[in-house]
Amino acid sequence: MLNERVAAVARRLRERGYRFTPQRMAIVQAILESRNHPSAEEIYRQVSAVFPMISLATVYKTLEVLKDIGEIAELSVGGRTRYDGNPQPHIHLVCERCHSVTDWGGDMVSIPEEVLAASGFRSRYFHLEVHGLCPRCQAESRTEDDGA
Amino acid sequence: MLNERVAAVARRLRERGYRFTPQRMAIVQAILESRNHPSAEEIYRQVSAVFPMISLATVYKTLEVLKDIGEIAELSVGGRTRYDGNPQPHIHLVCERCHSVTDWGGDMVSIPEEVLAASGFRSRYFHLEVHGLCPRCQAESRTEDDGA
DNA sequence: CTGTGTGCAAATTATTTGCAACCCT
DNA sequence: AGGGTTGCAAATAATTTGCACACAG
Repeated sequence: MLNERVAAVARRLRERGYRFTPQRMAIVQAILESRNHPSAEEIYRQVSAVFPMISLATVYKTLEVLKDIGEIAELSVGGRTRYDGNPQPHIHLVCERCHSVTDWGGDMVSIPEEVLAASGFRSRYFHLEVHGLCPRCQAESRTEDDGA
Repeated sequence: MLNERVAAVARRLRERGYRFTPQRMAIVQAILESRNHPSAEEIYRQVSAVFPMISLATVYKTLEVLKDIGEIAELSVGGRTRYDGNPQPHIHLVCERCHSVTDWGGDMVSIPEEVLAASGFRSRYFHLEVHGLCPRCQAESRTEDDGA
């Protein structure tokens, strides 16, 4: 449930000495409700519907705080910075055509273990991105090929 | 050998109707010689040593061309855009402390196959980033803990 | 010649910072 | 009162674009 996540974020914010303001609630909800790994700008537009006076600076500052407490993750995909309401490592399917970023719910793979064993690198987390065409864009490509 | 790679890039550029200019050669060399997955700015500084008159705009334009012909890859790691002279998929070890990006030479894993089977996504390539501490920064952390 | 490439300067875009007013505790 | 928070405006960074000149094919 989204409300549980929101409540969890609120709790964590307060634990860490931050406040949970209406603006922050709206920002958290915008991120969690979006299927799209939204950019700061997109979050801003979304939240503006509820708080017309909110500023982009507030959005950025809040994103910084949410990253700090580990409740969201920052992604940079194709030069665009985006935010992910799920801070757990998982796989992202990145569509090269429509630029959608979809989560893959399957088990996270354990490859890094072997990588790290040999490299001397100490891993904290990893991020696997698969680039290609999402099902929708595959369909559109086919349609276009037929049509044109 | 680096010269072979440079020659290959030159060939590919011409095949695609682009010219291979001294500036472009210097840019390609700067990328290939760097162990560091350099940013545009870093490439610019490096090339400036040889061509003091080169402009950042030229660097950006050339990077665009090199991406277009598939001879380099663009990376965005922690909000910074960087360039990789190896366009083949491979693993990047990203140090959270010194921000170095190291290639991991091991076999590229085959996980994505299973991911794709179920998702309907058609993959072109994937990118695995492992975040953590490189061996050098691990050592420094230990030293600091002892010292301070 | 003709078109591509280069360098400069200006324009955009994205993100950060300084600061005064505000609100919660 | 005190400290975190907000919104605005200005400052920074990063990247792109327009344009005139240079140069290669």
